[in-house]
Amino acid sequence: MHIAGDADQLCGMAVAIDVVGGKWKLHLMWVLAEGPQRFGRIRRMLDGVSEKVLAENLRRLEAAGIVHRELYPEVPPRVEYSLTPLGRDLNEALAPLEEWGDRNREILTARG
Amino acid sequence: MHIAGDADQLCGMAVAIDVVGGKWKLHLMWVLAEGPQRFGRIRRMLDGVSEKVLAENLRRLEAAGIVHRELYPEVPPRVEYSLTPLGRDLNEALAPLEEWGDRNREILTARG
DNA sequence: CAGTATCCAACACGATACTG
DNA sequence: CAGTATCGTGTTGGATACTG
Repeated sequence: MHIAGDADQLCGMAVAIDVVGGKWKLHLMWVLAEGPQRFGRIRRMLDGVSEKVLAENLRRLEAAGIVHRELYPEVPPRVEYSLTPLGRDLNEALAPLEEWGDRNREILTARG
Repeated sequence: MHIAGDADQLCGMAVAIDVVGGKWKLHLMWVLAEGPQRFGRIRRMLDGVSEKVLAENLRRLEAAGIVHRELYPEVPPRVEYSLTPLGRDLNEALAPLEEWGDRNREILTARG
């Protein structure tokens, strides 16, 4: 998705949504809010995301400083993804929006 | 954009972002928060959006019940777009996210 | 003024196969 | 297990021209 354009001098919102936009990143935030998670588990929890797309989204959140990737050099390999302080901060800022969505879920999904 | 998938039974967030996702809808919310605006003025304020894309986004927000479209049958035609109560509600829920984006704008745009 | 119609480009997503 | 590579698809966005 493209969110940030040239019109965002005024609006920190565009910055935020550029970070968190797309079909999966918010689900990801939700899953990771529960604590560190491994790749395979995240994939199963999101039910429907392909490995490629999941990896892409994790990389972007990692690049933005939202997600931390911890590699444990074991056999078989283990990787854990977790929220950084910035990520937890973002999650808190997201709460009211989620509540709004919950409050209005029926009316909004009805109108598609 | 597709935001809402099959994984959103749990997450009102997906509902919200489905409504407000895409490159322009949040800028639109920002512009309309200042009060009723006409098509041409919105277009100039967003600087870079095409007429087609602006119209599409306004239609979607209108369909979602976020934006009200008032047509004044004059010559030349005049149309004013404004936020509905639901839209104003959404704007309030968006505020913390915008503050987060503002607070972290530098770090985020640097890594963008 | 406030759009619609058309055509094109970019990107995110999706499915599958393969690898350290 | 945790990815990467490749290819195909659909939606969104962009540019331009035209209309009530």
